[in-house]
Amino acid sequence: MLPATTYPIGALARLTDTVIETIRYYERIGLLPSPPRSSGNRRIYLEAHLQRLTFIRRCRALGFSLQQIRDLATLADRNPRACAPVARVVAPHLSAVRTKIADLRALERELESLYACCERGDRPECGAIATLFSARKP
Amino acid sequence: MLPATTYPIGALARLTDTVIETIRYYERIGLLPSPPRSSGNRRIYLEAHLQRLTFIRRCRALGFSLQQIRDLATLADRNPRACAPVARVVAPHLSAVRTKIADLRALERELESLYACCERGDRPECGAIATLFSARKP
DNA sequence: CATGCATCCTGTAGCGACTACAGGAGCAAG
DNA sequence: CTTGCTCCTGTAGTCGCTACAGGATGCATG
Repeated sequence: MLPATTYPIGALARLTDTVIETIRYYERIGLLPSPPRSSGNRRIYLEAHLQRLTFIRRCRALGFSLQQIRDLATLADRNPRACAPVARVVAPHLSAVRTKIADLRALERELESLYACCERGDRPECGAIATLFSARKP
Repeated sequence: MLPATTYPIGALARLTDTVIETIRYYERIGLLPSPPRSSGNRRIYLEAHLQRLTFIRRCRALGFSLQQIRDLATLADRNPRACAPVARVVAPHLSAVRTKIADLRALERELESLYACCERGDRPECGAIATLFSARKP
């Protein structure tokens, strides 16, 4: 038997582009399994931990919440890896992202007009400030 | 002299579409000035408070942070209300919003392909899960 | 005038997802 | 043996609220 590849926490951090504190945080909340420890009480990560953390960070980069990642990880751990349950996590997230894009675009337009009103020269009163003070009930 | 219009906190909350706790929170952090109190220790808001809170909520709806709002409020309180300093707060925020839109669009595309890979039928292994496990260093 | 209920008060703790210390222990190289 | 890096635990801070608990006040009705 070859000895398995292991990583101290710093190496894992570099490999996954994560700060050490975040790795410990994931362990504390039970998202990343607790690794074995060395005689000096240091964490010894195995290949499986690297894979799991990669998965977590990839999902985070896609904007999934830690709870969604927990769900996805449970699905990923189960055999057979059916697609339908995965889709049930991904689909709502995708539509949430689309909603957020639409919201931000509306925001962008409002900020543009706010900004434009500032650029239109040196009036005594800033129009942007006036705009911000005007109430608008939806 | 006419007596000035006053509002208890609940009325202010309704008028500005804010929950009471949030109003007290804004006061606690010094964003909304502490109003005078009644004999029974209740907050008595004046027109100026209504205006300030409207301003705050409007800015929040535009995605400004409380610190940015603090800055904007300081500018708004100063005379003359010059446009340039306002623009100096608005412009970076606008570009931050644009960046976020671009990020989310990239995200949307990734999620679409993730989702598509789930819809392509019932393979034994979920392609989406496999995708999520694959590392990608930028 | 008493009752009941709505509104208000303070203070504290919780949320999500980290991040930033303090204060110490382990370990490898020179 | 000392220097300097990595690692350890534990706690508290971030942002912008939100949700209580446990009480006081105010107003309308009977």
